[in-house]
Amino acid sequence: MNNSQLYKGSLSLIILKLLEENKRMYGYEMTQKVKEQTGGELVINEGALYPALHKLEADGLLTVAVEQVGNRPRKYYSLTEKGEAETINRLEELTEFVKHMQLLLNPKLSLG
Amino acid sequence: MNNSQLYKGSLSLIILKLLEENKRMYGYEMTQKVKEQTGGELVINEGALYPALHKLEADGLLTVAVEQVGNRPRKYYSLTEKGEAETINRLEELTEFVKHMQLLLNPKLSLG
DNA sequence: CAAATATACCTCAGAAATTGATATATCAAA
DNA sequence: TTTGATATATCAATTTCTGAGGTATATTTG
Repeated sequence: MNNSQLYKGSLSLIILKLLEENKRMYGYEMTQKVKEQTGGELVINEGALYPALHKLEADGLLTVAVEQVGNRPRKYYSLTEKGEAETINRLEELTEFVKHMQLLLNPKLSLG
Repeated sequence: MNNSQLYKGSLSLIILKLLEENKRMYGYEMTQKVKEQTGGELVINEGALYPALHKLEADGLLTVAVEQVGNRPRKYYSLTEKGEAETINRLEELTEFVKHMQLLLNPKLSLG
């Protein structure tokens, strides 16, 4: 994530949301998907991604299944039930937050 | 700020924006203003506020004027020119970021 | 075929920001 | 007179990210 000081803490939500839509993804795939979907403007740093994945797993929001692809192992992550519920909660939290920011910064932010 | 993991890093922008609108404010006033403008839903933690104010000051974005009110000193903060420019930049950055989050999380976020 | 690039995982030191606790002190109102 | 609001501030611990580095396989291209 190259967007400096602000916006910290949104990475885990991005991961959760990606998995909500795609069911099964591996880390590298996530970095590429985000790059692609934002026209290369949002780049996930792997030094942030892997620790975040491990934390989400430790928190019981993700499960991992290792698969051998060709000669190398690949770790597919999926949401647990807890993870699905948490994703919904965090999206609501974000919506709330945007609403609050809108109240404070008025001009440009609104809900669709 | 009690709104958990996400949304870190937005505090300094909130401060800048408050000062853009109000010219002169002191710390405690900011916490009350934010509480008021968000119906009590966004609460600025003073343990975050004061370090943030000091950092913005150290970065040359704010100036301070101490005034004696009754028996106690009060610190009024204002934007410097640099601070005004920075406020505009950071608001643009936020707009960009919301745009990117919108691309990733699709459903509920949009620009006004 | 060799070299470069892409894929794919990972860790770690240091930086930055926040939480939650704690401290101090004034002042108004019950 | 003591509670609660006003007003400032610091600090340890925690979380999170950046930027760098490390390992290894697979594919493309000159």
